[in-house]
Amino acid sequence: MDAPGTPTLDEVARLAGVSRATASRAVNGSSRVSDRARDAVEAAVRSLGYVANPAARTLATRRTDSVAVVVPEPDDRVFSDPFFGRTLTAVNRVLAERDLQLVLLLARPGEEEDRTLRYLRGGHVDGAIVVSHHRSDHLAEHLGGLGLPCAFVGRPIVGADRVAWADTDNVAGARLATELLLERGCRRIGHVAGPGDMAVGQDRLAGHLAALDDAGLDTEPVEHGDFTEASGEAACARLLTAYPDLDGLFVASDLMARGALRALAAAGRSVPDDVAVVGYDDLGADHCTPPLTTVVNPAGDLAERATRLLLARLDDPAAVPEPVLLPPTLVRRASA
Amino acid sequence: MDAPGTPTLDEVARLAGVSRATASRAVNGSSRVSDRARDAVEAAVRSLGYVANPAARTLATRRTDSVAVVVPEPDDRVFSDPFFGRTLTAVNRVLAERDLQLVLLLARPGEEEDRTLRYLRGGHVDGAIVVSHHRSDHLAEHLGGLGLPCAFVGRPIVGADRVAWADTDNVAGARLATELLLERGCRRIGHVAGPGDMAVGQDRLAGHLAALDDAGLDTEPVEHGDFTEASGEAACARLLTAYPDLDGLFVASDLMARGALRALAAAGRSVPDDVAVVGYDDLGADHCTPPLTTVVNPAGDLAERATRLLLARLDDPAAVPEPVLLPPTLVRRASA
DNA sequence: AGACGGAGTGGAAGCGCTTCCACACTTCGC
DNA sequence: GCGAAGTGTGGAAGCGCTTCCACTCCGTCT
Repeated sequence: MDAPGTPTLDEVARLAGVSRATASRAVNGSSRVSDRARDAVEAAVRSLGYVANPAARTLATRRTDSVAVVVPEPDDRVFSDPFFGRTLTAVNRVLAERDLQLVLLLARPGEEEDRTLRYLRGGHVDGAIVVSHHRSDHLAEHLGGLGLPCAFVGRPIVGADRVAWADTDNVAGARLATELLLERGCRRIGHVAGPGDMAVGQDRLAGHLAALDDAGLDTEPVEHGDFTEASGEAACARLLTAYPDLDGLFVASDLMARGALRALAAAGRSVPDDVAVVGYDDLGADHCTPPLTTVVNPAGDLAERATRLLLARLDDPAAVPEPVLLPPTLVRRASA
Repeated sequence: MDAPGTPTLDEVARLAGVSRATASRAVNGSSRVSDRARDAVEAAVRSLGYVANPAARTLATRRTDSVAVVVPEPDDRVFSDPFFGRTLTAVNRVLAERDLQLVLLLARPGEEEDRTLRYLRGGHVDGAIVVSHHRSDHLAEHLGGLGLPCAFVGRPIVGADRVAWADTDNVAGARLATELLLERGCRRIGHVAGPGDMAVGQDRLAGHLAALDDAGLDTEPVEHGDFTEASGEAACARLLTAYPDLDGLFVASDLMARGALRALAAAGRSVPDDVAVVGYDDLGADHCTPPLTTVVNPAGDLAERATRLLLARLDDPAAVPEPVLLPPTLVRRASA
């Protein structure tokens, strides 16, 4: 809703003594404008406090200059997750470079999903970034069919070959973690895995199993958690009961690892001497006791890369999306 | 950006055998349309998959059907704060009732602030909700001058008399907390206060002091923290040193209270027998040891109320904004 | 000197929608 | 039976912007 007396381009043009066409060109920094005209227009803009009407501009250009960030499952857990905040700030930062606006779409699956899809179809935004923090619903498929440029933060669990995405190589990262435990001489290595319906959960488990397989060790000791501290504690306790000779533990997230450390302490095992522990994410890992050796999961980087993928598609819609897969980094601290 | 073959209202009208005017009325649910025409239009809409072009609609109606949520200080801390997530989901829920879209504006003070103000001035949104989680910058003043309907979640520290806002009565809440300690028989009551430049910090301190004043007790024992756990621990430790006879403690947030509990444990004081403790927020208070008696700070409610205030202003821009001040609730647990 | 190309400009046609207004057609009260 | 009121409808005028196109000046090249 404009304020009552919002100045239009017409008034700017009149004040500057040029036509509306020239005023428009000057405002948009087109080259085909004389210095004299440009200066006059700029002065008029300043004196009138002119701001272009975005709706009119969008109608004429078919660009909205805004990008949606779609969060499929906006429960409280998503928001309290530090990943989310870092993702949002990173996306926002990159979009700001191009003066693009971030529109947040909280899409609770079900009734809300329709609304979201309608919004995306409706031409409100030029593109979408999907934070597929959890399982990616059917969003990847739907968006693909929509013809709307989009990019995923984190590899979508289905349709990954048809949309752009950025992720860290979770398989390689998990492999790194487990191989560190092997190097230390661990021979009975357990894994507290994430949910099986999330790409990160699957990949980290796969990397872990591959490393054990290569070493010819038993791949049995695996328990699943749901990325909460409590679930990590419980899963670790189950592992200790089933495999009392456990001497190494790879946990699929630092938060769960924190729970696992508590379970180990409760069981009287010392870390890393009795059981060496490696986490994942590098999220508060240095505040654990003992400080956690872990694999870095750079949320901000990922979000930035995904956003740049989207920008590239906006620049050239025909370009084939090339996924970004960042190599993992291991941070050694005291726990392994 | 529309997909290439996006159907327009013209095509719908043609297919339905009516004029564009009638089609528009039918689509917008106007009353002055015959059943026959309405059915025909609806059928055409369905068969064409018509979605109204929002830019054209905005241009014609001067409504954008979207509302900005302005977050003045989007550092990681804000996002990891559970308040933020609850606020956002509550706002989104209420907006969804009216089919309004949420546009998130992350406004790092400084360079970004201009951009934000320009955006708000530019007619991109019908109104704004400001999450004045921290000190409220100059936003209240600027927005007031802009003529853009807005509402604040949490009383703005300046300009509170000129904009709509919703908050809990932090003064009364703090009073409730301290009076509980008085009832228990505490006679040397300390306070770990929040930052002095935030309304919540000021108000909770004021309520506390008023209660002590009424009881004729010493109001001296006050230390400030910054709402982090560590600052609460340090502030409590300082209080214990300065006032070894402390027997009651009101802490301005549960997170700081958690730190205070740790300081008390370290000092060998038992809670609540040696020192009774009351927190504020009811945020993870039941997971402390001992479970924390605290004052509820209903973030979701607040956000909902603020959003409804904004909706009311959108309906009737002339209406005088009446602030909402929710009464506080005390939750008794084991710590006091 | 005349033809040519490029730079700068303005006129005007849209972009897709809403809504005012005028009109035709019913229905009602007297 | 006739004017008044009410109901649906279509024509057309915008909303404020961008951009194609045509046009006028220039300086430059044969």
